[in-house]
Amino acid sequence: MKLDKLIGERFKEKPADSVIESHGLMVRGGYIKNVANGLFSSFNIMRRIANKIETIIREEMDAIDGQEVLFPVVLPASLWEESGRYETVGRELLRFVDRNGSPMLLGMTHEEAAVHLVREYGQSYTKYPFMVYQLQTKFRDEARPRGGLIRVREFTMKDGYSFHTSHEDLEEYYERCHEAYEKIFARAGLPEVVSVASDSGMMGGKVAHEFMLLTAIGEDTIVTCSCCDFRANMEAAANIVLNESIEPLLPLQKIHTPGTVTIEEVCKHLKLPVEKSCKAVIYQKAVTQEYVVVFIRGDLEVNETKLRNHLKEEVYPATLEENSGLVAGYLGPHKTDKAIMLFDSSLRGINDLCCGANEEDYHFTGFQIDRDYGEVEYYDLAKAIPFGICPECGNSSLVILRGIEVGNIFQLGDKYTAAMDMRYTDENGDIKIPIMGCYGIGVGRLAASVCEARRDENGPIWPMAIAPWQVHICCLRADDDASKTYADELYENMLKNDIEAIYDDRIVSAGVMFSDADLLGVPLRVIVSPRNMEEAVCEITSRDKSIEMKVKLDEVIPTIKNLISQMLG
RNA sequence: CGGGGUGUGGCGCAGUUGGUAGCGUGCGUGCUUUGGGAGCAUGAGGCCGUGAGUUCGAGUCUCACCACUCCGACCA
Repeated sequence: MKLDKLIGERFKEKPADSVIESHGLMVRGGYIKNVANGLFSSFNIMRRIANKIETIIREEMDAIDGQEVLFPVVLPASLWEESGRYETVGRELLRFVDRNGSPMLLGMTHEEAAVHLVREYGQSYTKYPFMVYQLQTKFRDEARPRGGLIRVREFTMKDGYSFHTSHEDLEEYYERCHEAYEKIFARAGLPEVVSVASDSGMMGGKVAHEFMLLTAIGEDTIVTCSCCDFRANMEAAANIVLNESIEPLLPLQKIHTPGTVTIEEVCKHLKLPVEKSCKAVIYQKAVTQEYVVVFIRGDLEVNETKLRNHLKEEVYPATLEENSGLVAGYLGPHKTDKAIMLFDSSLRGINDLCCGANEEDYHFTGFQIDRDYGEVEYYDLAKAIPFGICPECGNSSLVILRGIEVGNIFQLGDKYTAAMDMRYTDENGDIKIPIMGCYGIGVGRLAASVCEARRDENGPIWPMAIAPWQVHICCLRADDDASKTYADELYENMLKNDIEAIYDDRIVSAGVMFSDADLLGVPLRVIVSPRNMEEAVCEITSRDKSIEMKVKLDEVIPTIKNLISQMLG
């Protein structure tokens, strides 16, 4: 490919609406163009990257006995009625009618289609296990697309569905798939992607993992432990705690001996400067008689109407017994040793509850205490509490991180196969319901994640395995005959040697040429110029600047070949 | 779904008390340049988001709508 024939413009300035770097760089570099909210077209550069990622995914899925198939984007509503999801899934499922008035939908996930495809095939236990996967467009009418390709409404996804005759078999295969995913992310240049236990959400099933690229711009919150291997997303961590009633996870109880919470400590917990006085305003619910303690900056007032609306229950200022330890609206030292403060994340809209002037100054949160200061009832885990207690190792060592979810795997169980009447006959002649796993990777999101993690201020630094081209030939001074002649020849030779090269022979200044090359992020660069021609050399550099060498003209091709194979690992 | 913001050449922006639009960049052409986004000259390119209203007159004021966007909620 010659650069001056490459369709798509490169820009000096990033678009005004880009918030994260990968989005800005991919627009500036001519990778993608916004069409509408959450909808993008891809230029050739983007397609080349996506194609390479898809190839890696195919190879690893085939290696664990997957078979590529293809489901339709448009599905009849009747298929989703079989599983019950036509009714239960919200407006992110785009529903419409065809010319005959039949209700249809755009596939946002394909469990139903997968069961539909294989339920005749899978009538005998001898066929199991098996897995089908596809790489195809999904449409989800997201309420809020964001971050360029990180969260879009239409995207390409690899989704795979496995079918098994026992949970043991599913678990075994699930583990193989987990390993395949690790290989995929490592090959795509993100070996640091970690898997975390996750909640299965609308998918149903029990065990699930999300594969996360840890980054500050991530939209998912992950709970990890600095002492052991515990990793979970926020929802799963909450469930673990709720199910097991691990008392030490309550944040304030751990940080302090029960009954000794001070105003300073509350301020610290709420990340408020201590000098800004913090008060605890105490309400009591009319029906359940539970106390609700709202911590609020001292100079603000609680908006009681909003509090009522939020709790969906009448509240009134609490009348406290004298020895309750909650004195005069301030949370002072406790006198009852049974009292336990709870972070109540069910009050998550609480920033709306206060009234005052400066919106960003509102930091407070709610705690809920049961009436008797005895047995604890609470809504949720102590979310977003650094140094909370790890449910695995028990140390006060939880760390809260942000991440981008680049893939996920679920042990679905028989939710879909049972609902859709898929059956097989086992070796004893009994009729059984197969169980399923499902496995997804977002291709565009993965590409954007690599861009986010592998870049500098001038552009992306693509790993060799997914780079749009392997080598970028810059012919400085293409108006110089010797340089141009050699560069033309070099380009032809690369093509003959199956080296993927993009060739820039435009007559432009070096600055323009290098800036464009940086935006394309091709891992290896060969610089041909009059200055180099005098020495009978080319410069070979890597995009990440780890390689800078001068190579004799007749050694360029072998050197490049060698470097490519090294960089492919 | 709740709360903000913004809509003006391809991109980034300015536009004062209302008087039919300007800057940077990019694009075309010519000459000069050429190792990190060159210089001069010249040219093209705009229904100022849409629709009503106020006014002699609206990019500017009023109202409604639409689109995009940010924060939050939600999110196989």
